[in-house]
Amino acid sequence: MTTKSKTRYALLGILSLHPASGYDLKKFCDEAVSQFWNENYAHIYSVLKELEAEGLARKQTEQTDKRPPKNVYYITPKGKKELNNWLLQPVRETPPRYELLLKLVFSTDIPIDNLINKIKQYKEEHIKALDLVKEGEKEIWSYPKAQGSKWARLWQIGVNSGKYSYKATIDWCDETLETLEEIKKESGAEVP
Amino acid sequence: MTTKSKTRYALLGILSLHPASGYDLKKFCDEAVSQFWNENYAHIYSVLKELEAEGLARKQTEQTDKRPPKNVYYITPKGKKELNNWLLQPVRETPPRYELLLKLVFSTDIPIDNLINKIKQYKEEHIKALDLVKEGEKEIWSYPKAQGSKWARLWQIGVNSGKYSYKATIDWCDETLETLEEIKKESGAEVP
DNA sequence: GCGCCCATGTAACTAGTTACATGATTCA
DNA sequence: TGAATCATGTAACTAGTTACATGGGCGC
Repeated sequence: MTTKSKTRYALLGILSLHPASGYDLKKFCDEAVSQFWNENYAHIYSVLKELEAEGLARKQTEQTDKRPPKNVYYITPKGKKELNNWLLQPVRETPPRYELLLKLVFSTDIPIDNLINKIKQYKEEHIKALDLVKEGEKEIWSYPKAQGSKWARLWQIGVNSGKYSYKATIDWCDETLETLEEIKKESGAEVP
Repeated sequence: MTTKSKTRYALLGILSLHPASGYDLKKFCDEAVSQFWNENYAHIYSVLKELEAEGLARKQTEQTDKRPPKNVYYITPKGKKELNNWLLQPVRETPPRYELLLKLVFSTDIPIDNLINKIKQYKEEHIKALDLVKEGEKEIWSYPKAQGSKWARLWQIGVNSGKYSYKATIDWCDETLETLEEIKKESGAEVP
């Protein structure tokens, strides 16, 4: 199977939940799945054109009064089939790249305070992210049809992955900060 | 500051530890930092040319008997400066993309067994990865100069990040498998 | 009046991937 | 004898990013 852009499937996936414009899709990525996915406008708009050209989605321009017209995309049966086919395939995860870690291991000559600040910031970001997923969690279950539904449970699973991984990251930050403070103290002792 | 390819800095970072050929650099990525970084040959070889052209590294062809000649690259003072400058800058993490999670949340119509298998495989992969970082941990401290050194502690911090995050992932997998088994049982009960 | 949100797109770029091509040596 | 490792590279591609361009409406 030739690997096609993952963006295709991400967009098809969202469209399988509800019709959406390019703007809506971006918003969905930023709000609902930002924890594990992201897209940018330029790419969304260009892939939407492809989807339409291939008959996987169809465009419908909706006039709203007072607001600029929206190009709303609907998934087609063909698109739904393409999506399901992809969902059934084994996951091919792209290897991660953590710039923070890369920087850390090469930072023997960098002042410790610089590293401490980086970790502190990283920790703050992850605390915020953890708060956000907890907010999202509440939202899922506020839907009337959520109780006992398969989709709500699958979303809960997604939320949980954020909770586990953010928690782990925050713990690692705490441990790392202790280590760095230790190094700092020792090096300070050498140059009194 | 215009953002240049992160590959540049990854390679400069490795070269700051020791001179290396393209092949060596690839190996280092696969073995020492695969937990949080990756590179492929094509990109390495093309970026090495850039580094040389910009005077950040210099090439030295070494003839070895019985083995093909190696193009070994040495970091220059200019390269070292460029690297340190990057290390001092704030981290700009590229947002993550987890295909597994993306698939899960759209998988309402996918047979539960398919999802269970995906999670099981993911768990296995992370158990292996965890074992590997534990191996790597031993290696760090087997170096004679490791004890008390700053670099060994920084590498230990890197290793720890893997330990924390892989552990969290494995726990999440266990919880998720329970949830999925539950869903399976219930759906099975509906269609006796 | 200012800034944010809604809304869509293009142009230019570059970073990174896949596939191809080659060939010697070592180890099982 | 066949697979793995050592070793370097090119060609073709595509996925994804950044910057630019525009403009009305809404709330403070």
